[in-house]
Amino acid sequence: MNVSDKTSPPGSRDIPYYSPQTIEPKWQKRWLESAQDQTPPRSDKRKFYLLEMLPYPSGDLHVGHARNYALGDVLARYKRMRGFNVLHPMGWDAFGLPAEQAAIAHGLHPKVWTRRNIERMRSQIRSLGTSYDWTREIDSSSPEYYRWTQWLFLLMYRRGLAYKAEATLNWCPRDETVLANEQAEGGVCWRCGSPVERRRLTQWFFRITAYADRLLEGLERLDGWPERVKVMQRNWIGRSEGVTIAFPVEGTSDVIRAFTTRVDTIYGATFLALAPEHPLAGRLAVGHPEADAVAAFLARVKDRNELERAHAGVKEGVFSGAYARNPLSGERMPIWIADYVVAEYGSGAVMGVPAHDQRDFEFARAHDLPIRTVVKPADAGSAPSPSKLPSAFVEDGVLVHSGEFSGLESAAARAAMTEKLVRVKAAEVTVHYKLRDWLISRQRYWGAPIPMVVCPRDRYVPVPESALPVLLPQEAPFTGTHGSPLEHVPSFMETTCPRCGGPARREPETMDTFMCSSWYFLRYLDPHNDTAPWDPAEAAYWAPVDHYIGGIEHAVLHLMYARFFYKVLADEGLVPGDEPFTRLFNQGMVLGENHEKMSKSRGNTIGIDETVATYGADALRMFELFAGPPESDFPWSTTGIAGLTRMLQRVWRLVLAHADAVRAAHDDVARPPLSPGGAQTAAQSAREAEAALRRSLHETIKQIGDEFDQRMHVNTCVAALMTLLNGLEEFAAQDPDTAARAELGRALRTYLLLLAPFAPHISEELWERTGGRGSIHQQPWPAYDSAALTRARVGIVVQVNGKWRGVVEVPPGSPQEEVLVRAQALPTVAAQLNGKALRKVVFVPDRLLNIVTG
RNA sequence: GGGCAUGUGGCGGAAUCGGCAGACGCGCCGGACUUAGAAUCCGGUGGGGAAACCCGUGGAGGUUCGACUCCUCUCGUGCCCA
Repeated sequence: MNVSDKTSPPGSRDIPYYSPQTIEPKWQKRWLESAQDQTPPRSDKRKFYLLEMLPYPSGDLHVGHARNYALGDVLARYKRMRGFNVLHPMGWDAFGLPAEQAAIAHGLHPKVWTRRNIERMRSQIRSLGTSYDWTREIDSSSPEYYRWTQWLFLLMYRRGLAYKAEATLNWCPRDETVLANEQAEGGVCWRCGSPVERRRLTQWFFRITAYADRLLEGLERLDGWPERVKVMQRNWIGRSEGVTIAFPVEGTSDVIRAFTTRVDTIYGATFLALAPEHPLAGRLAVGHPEADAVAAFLARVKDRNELERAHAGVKEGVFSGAYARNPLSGERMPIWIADYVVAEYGSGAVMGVPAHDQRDFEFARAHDLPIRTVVKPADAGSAPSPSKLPSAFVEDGVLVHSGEFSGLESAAARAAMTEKLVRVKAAEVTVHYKLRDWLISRQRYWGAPIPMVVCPRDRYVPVPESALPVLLPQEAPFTGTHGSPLEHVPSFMETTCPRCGGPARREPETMDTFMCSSWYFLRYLDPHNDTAPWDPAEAAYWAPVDHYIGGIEHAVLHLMYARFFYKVLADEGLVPGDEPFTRLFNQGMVLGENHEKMSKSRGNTIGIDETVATYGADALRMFELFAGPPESDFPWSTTGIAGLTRMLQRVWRLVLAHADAVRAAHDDVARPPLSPGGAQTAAQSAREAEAALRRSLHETIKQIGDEFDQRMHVNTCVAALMTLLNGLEEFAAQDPDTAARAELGRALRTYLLLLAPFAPHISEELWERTGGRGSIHQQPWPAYDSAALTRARVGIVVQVNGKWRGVVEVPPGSPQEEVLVRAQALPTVAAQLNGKALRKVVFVPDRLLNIVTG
């Protein structure tokens, strides 16, 4: 066949041009009308609950978001074809600050801004050809939804897990609200990056710390989660076992309690350090000459935020003038006030052991406090001289200079010292967590109101469930200042006490939007239920989420809150099991073409609309799935996506050029479609090319299925589809006879099925054009025939001394002797052997033969 | 400082169990078609060498008949924790 024949194959003049712009909207409309993406009712069939993290309706989507949805959709479509009942819903995390900021900046009501963004994003997500069940769409800012968020607050309250208390909190000056600890990690606001300030306020908390051990223990069973997410959660929960030691303050009845995990170093404690916020910090110095210096120091560090403290070059501090007594050694220890001690962690006091704690070491060096080594490395002859220490020795070792405990190993010493301290009532064993209770109130308008009433007589009274939802008033002053906007809306604030009926005021604060997203995956199970958040029978079938896709940024935040909620709900008997997400998949980012992060502020975003308009949604999906493994980042490539449009054009032309053959295959489908004679036929077929085609087809079926079921490296699936396409084109170009044309038709038909989850529009269009019955997306996934995978001959790699020297083609299962004879006959091998004695032959059947010479 | 990732052609990546390194795509080079271009199609494309061959998966060692893959050390990058 000559070249001009290839560029215009038989009938090519009649082949319409591949136009994604035409076929994609057409199918999106039809799929929506046919309701084929709607969730099947509960049944005996296996279920698959697939979810992508609830998106915030921020406006325009870029190709980075599209990757997330493409990844979810390809899996949803595959699982449907595999016969699962698939639940694949979508909704909106619609409460939140940006809506309110837009209101402040543009005078647009948050509801209007949010609704507009949702409309826009929904249409963009649909333009990708995603198969969501839109009948289950949720909007967390709708009263129908937040009614149940409030209901869950009341559930927490009823179970003693919601309480109001005064604490020193993180305050973001830019967002004008308090933040939970997780949301102010490293001393900066998670949303806007501003350094947070410390404020003493009375606010609502969830007692997540009561679940700390269960949150920790549950991680052990989450085999389907990435290890690093589990590590991050473990670190965040920060469980440590140790002792809280009581240090009596000399000449007073005061006692300072300090937590330590290293009680074995107590003989090396040369000072005690208090956080500036410690209740005794200001009082100890009273009456001492140091009083003025202490007062000045406290005034100076008062407004320092955590970030400034953490990055301070010198650890500042001041001597209080007071002394405490070491309960074990009896030694006198000066009490310092130091800004490296954090009030919120532990008890706001530490025993300073400079030789064995790096921060204590730096503090001691800066303030000329004594450094005393009490632990030496197990293999060292003597303890290193303190003056020569370059840094603290923080490892375990053998105790020295520790009275009766000298000579003990650290671990044994901890046990012995703890035992003694507890016996003399100078300490107690404590488990300490870094995790704090979850601060859930926010001083903002656009959120779900906290369903509590403040009654002058009855204090805090929950709003009865029957009175839910507590509606967010339409209007409030969106100034972004002066505290909670709701406080200035009298019609909202003024109410009556549900308990005593007297006049009362509502809580003016709204709930952290992380609450909305802590349970939304359960609302999808029963989104229109107006008597309960969901029917537990629905949960019994659909929960937990089988496959959860989202970015790594919620490793601690959302994923820990949702786990906490789920455990509470499990205790309440509303959900099965006690972990909400069986498998977690963190997809990577799409970077800009120059490997930089894609963001609006950098102006390097690639929009979905333009990309779909130019290349088509199918090409966009396939490119994003092809460009790299789903968990890795990859840079956007304009020429790269063009390559995928090109590939789909080739599919289009090839299938339509052989439409008759495909049509015949559709009609033929009732019969076993492939390899009628099984292994014998495939292996012995004189028609090598057909056997080879069939083999590569079935290898591809197997490979794609294996990837979906195991590793999810769908990038290699797309590559396999390309390779198979190359083979199909080559086969088709060989001027096929009748039998070969039938084989080609069947292969192309199967090819469309394999392509369907990846490129749903073009595969559906070609399915229809070739007379396929029904929607391609409702066809069963092709099964591979292991007989078709067998080869008539296998190529065995021949090595000499481990180096590649050639390949011999032999029937599968050929014994070593035969292969060796054939191998030695290869000129390249013979040249290497050249009379040398064979020392050893390594033979891996059907794979490799390695001849080792002496 | 500790922990976990990660490092492969010009680029994105593949090699899933220790067995032909670079599949597949992009880019590039050459060719066909074209007045020309775009599009499309065909061929080539890790480096060195005329070839036989040699070298090659951040670097240095090691284990092994055989190492991108396992081990030790080391360098770079990213994330987490201090």
